[in-house]
Amino acid sequence: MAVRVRMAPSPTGFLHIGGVRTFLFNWLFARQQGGENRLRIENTDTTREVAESLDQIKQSLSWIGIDWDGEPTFQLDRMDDCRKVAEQLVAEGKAYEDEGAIRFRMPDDGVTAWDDIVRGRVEFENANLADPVIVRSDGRPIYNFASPMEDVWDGITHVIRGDDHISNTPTQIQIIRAVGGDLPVYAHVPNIFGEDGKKLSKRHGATGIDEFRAAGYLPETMLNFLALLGWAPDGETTLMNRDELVARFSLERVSSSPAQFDYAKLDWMNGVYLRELAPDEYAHRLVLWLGENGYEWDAERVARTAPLVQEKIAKFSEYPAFAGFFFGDVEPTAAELAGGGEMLAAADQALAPLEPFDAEAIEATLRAAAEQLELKPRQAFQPIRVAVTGSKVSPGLFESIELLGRDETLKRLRAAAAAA
RNA sequence: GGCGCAUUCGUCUAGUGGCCUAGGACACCGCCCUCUCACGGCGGCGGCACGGGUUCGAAUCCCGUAUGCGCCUCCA
Repeated sequence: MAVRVRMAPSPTGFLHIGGVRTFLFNWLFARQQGGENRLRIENTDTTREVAESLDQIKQSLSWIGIDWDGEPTFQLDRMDDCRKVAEQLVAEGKAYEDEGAIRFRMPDDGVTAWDDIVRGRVEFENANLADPVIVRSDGRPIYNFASPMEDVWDGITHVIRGDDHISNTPTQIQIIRAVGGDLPVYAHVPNIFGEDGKKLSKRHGATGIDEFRAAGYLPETMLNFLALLGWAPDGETTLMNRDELVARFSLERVSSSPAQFDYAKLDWMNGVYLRELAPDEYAHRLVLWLGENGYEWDAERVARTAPLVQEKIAKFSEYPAFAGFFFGDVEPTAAELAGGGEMLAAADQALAPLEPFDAEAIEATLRAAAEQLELKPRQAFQPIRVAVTGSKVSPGLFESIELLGRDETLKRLRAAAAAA
């Protein structure tokens, strides 16, 4: 039987990183098995806004590279079908009315068990399981009823979901049995925790997939990083692209214990992917990111600075602070310039007549000037860096000066000399 | 409280009874490279939660304890 799985986000629009990781496992499994990956919006609560959040969800999933087969379906659309099944169950004595609601009759003894791909055998004593409400007194079915019914109707073969659903599973299994449906294979994947071992939440930093996008992480980074949270192909490999991930993924190797989200490792990995990009592709993505995040800087100029920063920043959000001096005035403080007056003047003199005004010539003449003042390179160049870039940390000095141009460089040098 | 699940370096993990003197990666520390930062290179620190078993032999199997997490809604 062909594999068919489903991703079931809550219709809030906000895609939590933990949820995305679960969807990713669904997607990887489906793609590797040559199966189908469906998108299903599970909402039985009519008060939530669904339509616009669906667009948001689709966009977020697309960004990271997770796709789905067919049109998304809505739990809401099958409420009538659920009600009919519930009535049938009542007629068969498998469910009963209780104060206007309908409860499903769970077995009183024995165990409900399944072989979970991630957990192994899981068993629940039926005696401990209460009869769940499946249809509210206002006629709306409950998630715990609608979800397994949809799995049956959609022919879902593997239910891959968060482990917070483990305790729902025996109930859902009994419901599926009661309606004569085929049981899917279950795989309950663990949660993702924050760096304090608690559930990942706002105070840990970014938690929504869109926030990572806004912070300047690449989708290929997120894909790779998320896949490695709770799964590893072996003990060595950490860098894998989309195709490798699909080729090597296996549910059997998903860990059953929760993983903590390590932002430092994410930064490292993003740096790796950033550096791997071809220079023009890097420039292109940087320009797009800046545009998306409200920086109206000249695209061509941004593109020319790109090679100077590609090896130096781990995510695009560092760019404005790191390279903003190319796009606006700088205001170095006297303290930062301390003791550099002599070298600033020498640099001014050396650069004013320099031809050609390129990085190589700039470096040569500034080194000569430093030597004359008997300054070590580091001592000589720091005040110039501060004067020109407004910071003690910057892209390569000589390349930056070339790009900035003679006029602007001299202007900044003189302003700094006056302030020093 | 009941039920369920989990527990290997700080973090992500490899490990499925002898290949383990527990391997890799991130982080951290040191050195090298160097105009700052970063990259890169080299080296280092660091772990099987605890206690009992089983076995010639256990990170690996069993039991207990501890800790953490999830669920216990006419939420999803």
